[in-house]
Amino acid sequence: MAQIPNKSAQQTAQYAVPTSADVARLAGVSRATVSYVLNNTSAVRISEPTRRRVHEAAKELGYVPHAAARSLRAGHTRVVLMPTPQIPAGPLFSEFFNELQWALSRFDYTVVQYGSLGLTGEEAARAWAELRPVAVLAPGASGLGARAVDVLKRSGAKAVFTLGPQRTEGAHALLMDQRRIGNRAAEHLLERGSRHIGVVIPEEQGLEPFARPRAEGLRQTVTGHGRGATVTELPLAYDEESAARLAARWRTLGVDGVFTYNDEYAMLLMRALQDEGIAVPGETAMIGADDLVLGRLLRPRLSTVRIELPSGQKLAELVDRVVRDPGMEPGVHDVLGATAVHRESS
Amino acid sequence: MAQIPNKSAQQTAQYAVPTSADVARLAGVSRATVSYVLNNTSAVRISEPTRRRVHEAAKELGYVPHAAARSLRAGHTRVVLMPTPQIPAGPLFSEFFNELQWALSRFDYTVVQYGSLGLTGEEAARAWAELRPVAVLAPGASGLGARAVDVLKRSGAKAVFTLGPQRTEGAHALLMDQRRIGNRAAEHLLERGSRHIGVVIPEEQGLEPFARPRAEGLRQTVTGHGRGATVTELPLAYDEESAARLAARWRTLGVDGVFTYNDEYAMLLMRALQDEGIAVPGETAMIGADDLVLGRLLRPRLSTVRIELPSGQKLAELVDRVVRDPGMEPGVHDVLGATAVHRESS
DNA sequence: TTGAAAGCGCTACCAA
DNA sequence: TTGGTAGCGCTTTCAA
Repeated sequence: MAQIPNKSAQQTAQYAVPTSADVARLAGVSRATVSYVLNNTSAVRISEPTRRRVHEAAKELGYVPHAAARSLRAGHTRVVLMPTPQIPAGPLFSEFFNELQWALSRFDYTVVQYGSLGLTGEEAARAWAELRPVAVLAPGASGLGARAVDVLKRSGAKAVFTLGPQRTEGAHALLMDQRRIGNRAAEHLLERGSRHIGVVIPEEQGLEPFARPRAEGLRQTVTGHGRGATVTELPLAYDEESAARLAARWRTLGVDGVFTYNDEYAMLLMRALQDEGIAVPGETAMIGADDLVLGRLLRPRLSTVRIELPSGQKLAELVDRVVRDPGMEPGVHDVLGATAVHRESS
Repeated sequence: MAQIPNKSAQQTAQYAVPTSADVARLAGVSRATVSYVLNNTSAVRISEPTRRRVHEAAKELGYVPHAAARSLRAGHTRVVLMPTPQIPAGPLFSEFFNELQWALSRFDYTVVQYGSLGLTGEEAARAWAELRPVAVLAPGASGLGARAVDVLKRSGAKAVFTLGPQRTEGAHALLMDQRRIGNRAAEHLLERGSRHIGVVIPEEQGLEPFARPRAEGLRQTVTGHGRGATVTELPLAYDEESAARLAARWRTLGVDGVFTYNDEYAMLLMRALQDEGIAVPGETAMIGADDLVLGRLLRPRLSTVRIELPSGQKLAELVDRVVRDPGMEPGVHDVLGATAVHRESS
């Protein structure tokens, strides 16, 4: 069953994709009319019988318009490109993404998540630019530089946003300053009397872009506090053995308060400390981050830093505004809120 | 600063997107030559100086080819479309997705996740078909029917896969039979002596496509077992109050074993039972699913059903094979493995 | 070794 | 109310 690409020669019925010309032929009208009918063009009035014939023909053939052809003709797309972050995002982040995606689709944008695996900077930007997105929302870890932003703009992108820890020349920034989480954690521990503060550094590679700034924020605050407060970095892999090893040498560390990067690492460490007979918060106060349900289920209940991300609706509005007025000065929008929540572990 | 769309009139330098014609002009060659050079067309030999001039011109203009134009001309794309599941997928699933995405990109496919929010069945299929993907991997919950599959195929999709609980006429199926998880859980509980088995049904809407089949599988096995074994459905929302309410009436339920849908619900329920003074596994045996790290951190350590998904590599190979030979009979590939892991809670 | 030109599917302008 | 047709950006055949 050879496939004959030459369409005029022989319709290999099964796989010949119908075009608007086919619809026109079947309906006995011109391609223009087909376009008018199927797009409900208001500038042109088409008689009811004609409309019906066109619709029937389209349905019979299983006609679906060709997005590429359409956008080629239109000279622009409604695609908002969200390169998938390489980082395994937690539930908080995924929810934020979903909401944003939903909100954007309310504005009639087509949200496309594009896995540009391995590429970074300008190379990635070029790959994205091939799709001619009207807007790009790039996760912080994509390593977009000013030149990469330029590539995107020159390819017609009206709005380029970075969402992450720092801003990039020429792009709007949804600044998510993870250091703030460390700040809140440190303040909380200091207020409650800790002076020698440990900070868990996950050994999992992918988490570094989150972990480093959280730790850095903690250090900032502790250092700024003076009075001889200290910081100790505690590398920890997300498994029991690693946690047990850390717990075994815990008392030699002289740490009286610990920020565990997030609630899951907190649970891991709390269990290990308890198995070692170390009292939380008696000997060591503990605070996590993300305010997951599991924190409330621990005993003692886990203190945490709650993170607030902006509503997808607001962000979608912002994106839309920039798309409509690309001349806007790139703005910096500080969107990550963090609050310490006291429970029983600190 | 008005924008002048008329390109020939005046290059509004900042936003006029360069085309291959612009590159040709700047390099002093024809568009054909540009195409040859930039695509490294082996059938044609271009002199080194010309190549250089073309590359320089392209770089200077920041030229990026237009994917839509290219695929329009080519008559096909290398896009593999993965509609984003509405369901908040757990870490297991996201990892599986990422791996698959990566593997596909090794085959030179462009993986696009497309948020077709709210659409289902034929409607969704039409939206997807507009992108003319060469393959579609649709999550089970998209509600693809035979007609929707047909829409995709008629739009040129060479391979249509469903990944989910059931197969669809005309599509290849990556069958992920969640019932199997319930089967294993039930077998495990029965073997260890439970006769009155509870099954947690998460009240969270989005989880239903996973939760129902898991519960159903459990019921199958328990019913098949005979000997007066019973099943009790236990609706539970993912919060402490709901769990406390369930725990409060626990003893009236007469349940001596429970399958908690997954490890997170297990943790929630275990805590609530313990707060109520109900011994696990003494009074009630418990088994979760997903084999998350947190299960090992609970006391008693949580028994669980470990889920195995196939490697992204294998799946990518399969997709590629079908794309290259679209005539293949749609196959059913049973890809979800489940094994009970005994720890201390059962 | 290079260029001219056709044509992928679509929409919108202009004419009938 | 409808049709003819140019042209979006690209690749590829054919000719020079």
